[in-house]
Amino acid sequence: MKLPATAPKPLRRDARRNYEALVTAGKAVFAGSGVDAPFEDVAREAGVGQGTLYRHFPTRDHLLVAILQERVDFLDAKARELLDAPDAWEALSEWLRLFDQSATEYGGMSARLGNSLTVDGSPVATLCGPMKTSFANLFERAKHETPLRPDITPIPLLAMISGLPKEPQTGKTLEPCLEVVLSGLPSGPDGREGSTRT
Amino acid sequence: MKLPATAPKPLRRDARRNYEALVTAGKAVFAGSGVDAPFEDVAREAGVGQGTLYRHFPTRDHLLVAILQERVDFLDAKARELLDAPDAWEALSEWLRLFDQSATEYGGMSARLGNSLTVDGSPVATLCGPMKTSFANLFERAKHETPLRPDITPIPLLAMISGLPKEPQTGKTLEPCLEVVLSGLPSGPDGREGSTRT
DNA sequence: ACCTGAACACCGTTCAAGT
DNA sequence: ACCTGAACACCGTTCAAGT
Repeated sequence: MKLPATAPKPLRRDARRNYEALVTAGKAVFAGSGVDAPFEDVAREAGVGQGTLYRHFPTRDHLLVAILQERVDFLDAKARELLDAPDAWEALSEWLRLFDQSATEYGGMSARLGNSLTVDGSPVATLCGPMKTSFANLFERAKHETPLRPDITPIPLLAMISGLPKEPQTGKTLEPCLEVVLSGLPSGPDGREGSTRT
Repeated sequence: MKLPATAPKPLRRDARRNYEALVTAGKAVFAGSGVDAPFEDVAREAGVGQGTLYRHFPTRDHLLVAILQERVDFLDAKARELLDAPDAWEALSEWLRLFDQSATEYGGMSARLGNSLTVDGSPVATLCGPMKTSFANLFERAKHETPLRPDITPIPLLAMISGLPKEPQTGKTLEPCLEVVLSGLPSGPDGREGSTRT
């Protein structure tokens, strides 16, 4: 079930070499200049023509899928694994922390991932489909054990975490913000359940 | 202290007319197509040449300042006013709700505003300076009355709210997400203060 | 002084010619 | 089949010529 991160279709030897060079170059360029770096830079870094880049990855999103593949697969597996963890709430927050850390290697990736989670149809959205389902299960189990705010649902929660502010230097999420979200999830057993409207 | 939303410098009659047409056009275009709409559209909508647009607003950020001016002034005044409100926590959450609603008329404005809050030097950052100070006061007062998580600070909190996910249709923030943040702010008096690390 | 719109530059995307 | 790189298109920015 866990495929290596290579091209999906059988490819001529040189084409496969280019495909892999492009994914590697994409990781390098996006890590260095963020996910909005000039697409041409990726081709140059990989040492191929622009046409070759577009042949393999018709849109930026397609390249991002190849780059995120492994990590998303990992998160999906982890979510299913944590369904058996003794403490459902702990399992949920552990997974959310992993999720948060997953997109922070590339500047701007997190925000982009957040969008893809809420909109359907894009290649990244398709990639994340199984992971979203697995996470929803983990979320529901936690909700059953620890009462969570009734109005919050799994996907907006992930989008919310994706949009948390980052340290300019490291690109990592500001820890306290993530903590605020986590501690805001349970419906307050002490009566403080998020001030009323008006 | 409250100036009308006109050009900062004395201007020739036609120049002033153009300035105001550009701000109006900017609001219309950004409301319709989001704050990343082609800059040229703004000039066309205002019925002026591109050079005129760039003369008045050397960067997109400068135009956004003119557009946000009134609203930011309002938020600043409101923050100072709420310092006298009887319930400091209520005052804080009321202001945060207003803040959240302020950038949702223009697609993408909220995210952009969030960035400007954390980075210094940009025109929008300068615009927001006084408001940030006024809000910090409101925040500190609330913290004194209701113990808040000790690690969360005013500016990241604003950045966090700016980055909350939006309904694709209306552009408004998903209510439940804002509620999660608000209810996550107080440091849990019941011992649940956001799970520990590791 | 200020305005206009053509010119320039940059980058995303396509495609004719090559292997 | 796949690759290359020049060509095209789009849009942000500048600037020479006009009022």
